[in-house]
Amino acid sequence: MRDDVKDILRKHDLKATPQRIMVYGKLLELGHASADMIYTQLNKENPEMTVATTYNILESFVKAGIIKRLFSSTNKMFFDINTKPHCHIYTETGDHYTDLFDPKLTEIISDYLLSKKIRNFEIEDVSIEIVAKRKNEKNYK
Amino acid sequence: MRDDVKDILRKHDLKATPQRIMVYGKLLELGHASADMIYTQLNKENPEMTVATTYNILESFVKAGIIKRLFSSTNKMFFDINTKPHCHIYTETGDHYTDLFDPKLTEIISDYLLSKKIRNFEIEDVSIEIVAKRKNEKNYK
DNA sequence: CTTCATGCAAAACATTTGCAAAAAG
DNA sequence: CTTTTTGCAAATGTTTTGCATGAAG
Repeated sequence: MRDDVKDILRKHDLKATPQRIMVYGKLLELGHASADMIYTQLNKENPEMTVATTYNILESFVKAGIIKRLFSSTNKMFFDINTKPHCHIYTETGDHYTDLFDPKLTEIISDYLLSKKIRNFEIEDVSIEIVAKRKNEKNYK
Repeated sequence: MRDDVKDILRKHDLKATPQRIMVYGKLLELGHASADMIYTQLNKENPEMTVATTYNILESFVKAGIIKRLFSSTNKMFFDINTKPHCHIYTETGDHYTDLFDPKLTEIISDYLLSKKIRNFEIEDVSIEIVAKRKNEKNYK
């Protein structure tokens, strides 16, 4: 698994440093996380991990296209290990994303947007965030 | 128009202070803006306008439901004067939103999401951000 | 009057910078 | 070896706090 990560990094012209492997591994573990969360957790496990490095690495990963920067309504940077198109269910508190893989919805939207060219803009990506609140356990069956 | 704003505020149990009227008016003028932009512009026009008050007011407006907090990939707070469902075209730089009122797309998505209840979540709002780059003038007809 | 909003200055966060030292390929 | 990347500490920028003063209803 460590080696798989190394391969992914090298395939994208990123030197496989231990710090990069840690960051990628952590995001693999968490799925979605803020830069801050990633830094805090890694630093606890390995005190030489620094803030600046964490941010550098995340930026380099986004540039390389191996992770995605998320839209958020907080003022923190969030990232997603999954780069394929999918929707998110976003809790009111803004600190948690749940993936919603719904090929049909994704298809409906991309077909529609592609069919309808938007004058003067070239679409690069579409982000769909569903703001929702978790129902309490009693209420669902 | 000043009076219209007063009415909107009072209808939502917000005291119609001059500062609130200014903030609402500015967002009406700009459509979308960051907290920081609103503060900076208002403070230039009226030096007694303060940062804390600007943030307080924006927060109270969101709570009252008369403006919406936007999703963004920068780490700044952005707001939208328009609370009706619509999509945004979001430029790469993240500092500018263009409204895309597309009743059909909005309808497609909300119909789909409503028809398909998501186990365990109650949908409150859906936000669609289309990341795009502006084509240069020469390339569009 | 009473309650709620504002202004101020300081604190708290999150993110970025610049640069020397260290490590990857 | 050469080129990147890391670590550090300080700087930047944005948002939040606490509390006394002032204004709205």
